[in-house]
Amino acid sequence: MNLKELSKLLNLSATTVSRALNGYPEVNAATRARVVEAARRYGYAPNQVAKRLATGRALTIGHVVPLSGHQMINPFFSEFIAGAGEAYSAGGYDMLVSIVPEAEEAEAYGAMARHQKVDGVIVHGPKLLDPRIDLLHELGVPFIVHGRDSRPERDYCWIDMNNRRAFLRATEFLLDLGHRRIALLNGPETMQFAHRRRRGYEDALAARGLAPDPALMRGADMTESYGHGEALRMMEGHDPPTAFLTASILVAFGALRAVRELALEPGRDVSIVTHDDDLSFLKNSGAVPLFTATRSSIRAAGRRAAEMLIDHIENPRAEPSRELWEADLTLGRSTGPPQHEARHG
Amino acid sequence: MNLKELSKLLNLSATTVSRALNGYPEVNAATRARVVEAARRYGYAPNQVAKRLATGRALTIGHVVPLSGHQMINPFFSEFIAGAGEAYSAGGYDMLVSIVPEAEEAEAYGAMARHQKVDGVIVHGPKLLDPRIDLLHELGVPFIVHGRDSRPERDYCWIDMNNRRAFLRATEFLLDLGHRRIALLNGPETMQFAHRRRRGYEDALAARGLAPDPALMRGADMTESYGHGEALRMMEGHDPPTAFLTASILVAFGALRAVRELALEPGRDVSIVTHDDDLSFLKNSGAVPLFTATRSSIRAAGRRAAEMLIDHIENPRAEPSRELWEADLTLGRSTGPPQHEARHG
DNA sequence: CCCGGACCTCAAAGCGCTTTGAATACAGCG
DNA sequence: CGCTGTATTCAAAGCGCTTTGAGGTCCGGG
Repeated sequence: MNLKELSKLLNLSATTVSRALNGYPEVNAATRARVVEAARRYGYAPNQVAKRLATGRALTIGHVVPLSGHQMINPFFSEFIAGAGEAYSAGGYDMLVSIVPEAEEAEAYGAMARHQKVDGVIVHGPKLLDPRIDLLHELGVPFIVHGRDSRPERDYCWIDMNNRRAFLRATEFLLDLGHRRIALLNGPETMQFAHRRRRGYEDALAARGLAPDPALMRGADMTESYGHGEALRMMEGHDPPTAFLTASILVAFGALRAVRELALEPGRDVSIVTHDDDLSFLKNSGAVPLFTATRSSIRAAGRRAAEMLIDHIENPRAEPSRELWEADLTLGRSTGPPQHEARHG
Repeated sequence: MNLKELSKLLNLSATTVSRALNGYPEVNAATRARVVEAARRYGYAPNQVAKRLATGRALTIGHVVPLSGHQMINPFFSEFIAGAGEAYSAGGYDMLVSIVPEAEEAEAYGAMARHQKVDGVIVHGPKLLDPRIDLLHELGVPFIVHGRDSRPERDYCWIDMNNRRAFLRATEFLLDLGHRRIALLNGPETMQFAHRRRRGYEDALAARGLAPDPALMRGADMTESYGHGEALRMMEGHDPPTAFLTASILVAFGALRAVRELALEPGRDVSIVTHDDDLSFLKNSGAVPLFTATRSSIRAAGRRAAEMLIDHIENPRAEPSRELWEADLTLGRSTGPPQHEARHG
């Protein structure tokens, strides 16, 4: 059933039927009711492809998901799009996802834009100097960045968490408890967010006159086994840390496992603070949460990012909007004063 | 730059340019070279929407992702689509993702099909008697089910793991070690896969004349905290289990945490066997893996499912194909004979 | 009784591509 | 030299929708 057939059936022109269905004011209320009813009865639904061609709008937003070198798919991605999906449904948009090897990422954005498959794209995980931002400017596709790159204020939309501040506060929290040997299990430091987190960590140390110890700093894909392996290695090493600051709850779980394997008590023998993206399948749970954590919901960020992008698409001449979210610090059961302090104090 | 402009520039008809670009044989080699070169130089890329309208093919495959009641997004989904994404790229298809509340899932498939946005869809997570299968048959959309429903052999494509067999073998493995109190931390038992797993578990017990103990059986969303909470509860209860069989590595990590918190040694005091979907961000890692596990890669299944679906779309009259994969059982460090057996033996 | 305006409805053009059916040019053949 | 066949190109129709610009009907006011 297409528009022509339906209008023939109703003895109306395609124009009127189209208008009736799309809520234009210039159609008689009685006519509209007839049309709507007939559409329902015959199960008519407009062909979206034709609609898109006619209106020039794709009503689709693109996401490019890179597979990292080790073929790992970012586990935060599904959480982000869960949030974005809600905003898309509300705004009548579809979500197009392209999964590509990391090296072809930029090209994938280009293809989406050139082929006019999408009205806008979301840029995930910006690097330190991210070429995609220039590329998209050049292509003239509306976009929003989840995160931002390191260049001075740029003329594009972004939404980001205050990564530096979150890690500054987390580090200060541990310092205030008396910790001095604080290990950082960071994300991949080619990523802007990890870079900022490290700055926060280093700034907090510097403010107390402490120099960061390279032996206690790592950056890598945020997996459980990374957290476990590095924590174990550091604790078994010379002059072990008394506390860990980790970049994701996955890493924190790994570190926690290492602590337990050494028959140590988290929060007493070793402290762990983590950033928590509030993943739906890996909650920082408990009446008192398991981990002391800085928390910011990736899903909420996804929802907001989608809203901002839709807004930007529909009002292209407005100023690009930006949002910087603060993480909150919640106390859990994984932190306490360091052992030697407790003994001596 | 569109087709008309490009052809004007070249002093050719749109027909010829289109054919040259699409590799039709009836165009002069020299002409084709000219066209291709010009397209490259002027950055011409055909408008996909127009192409789709003209050819009637969407070159797109749809995925509907339900948000469960507790708003949890299935963490396996991103892994599945990572695999599927590879096959789509290879076959020139796009992936359309629709994220909807569980209750609207069926309708979301309907909308995709009716609006002709997709050439086919993938059905995730079939329930015991899944209405989507009838619905899609009715709508006439090609589809493949990841899993299958419980009705007798049906005329549709599916790819599934032998869930019953995997859990049968895992249970037998624990029985062979001497365990008699084996807890099952299953997935949600409204799902077909969880139902089959439970059957495998019960069949293995029955074969040894053991009756399943309802106190040792649970089914729920497969999260870490579920594994932790249930394991803790059961071990602190009366007549605790000596072994756990869990439905996902997430649940296994939770159970492991509970074991450790009780200052017990996994593999000695308590055994854990899990099914492992081989998630890229939660590896069952180590020279000897952490967990004894039945393993089957969800990502590989995603890749294969996409291939099968594309095949089915391009050869609609062929028999619907089906594949049943066996999981392999790998030994890890989480299993051993039960304590009392070790003492007495 | 005529006219302007309000209200509805319509035919046709256009979105950018593919594809059909026809036209043109040229070579080879008898 | 006329005819057939092959190689190449083209104009036009069509995919299913939206939107423009125009037409038709009916009412009340002058």
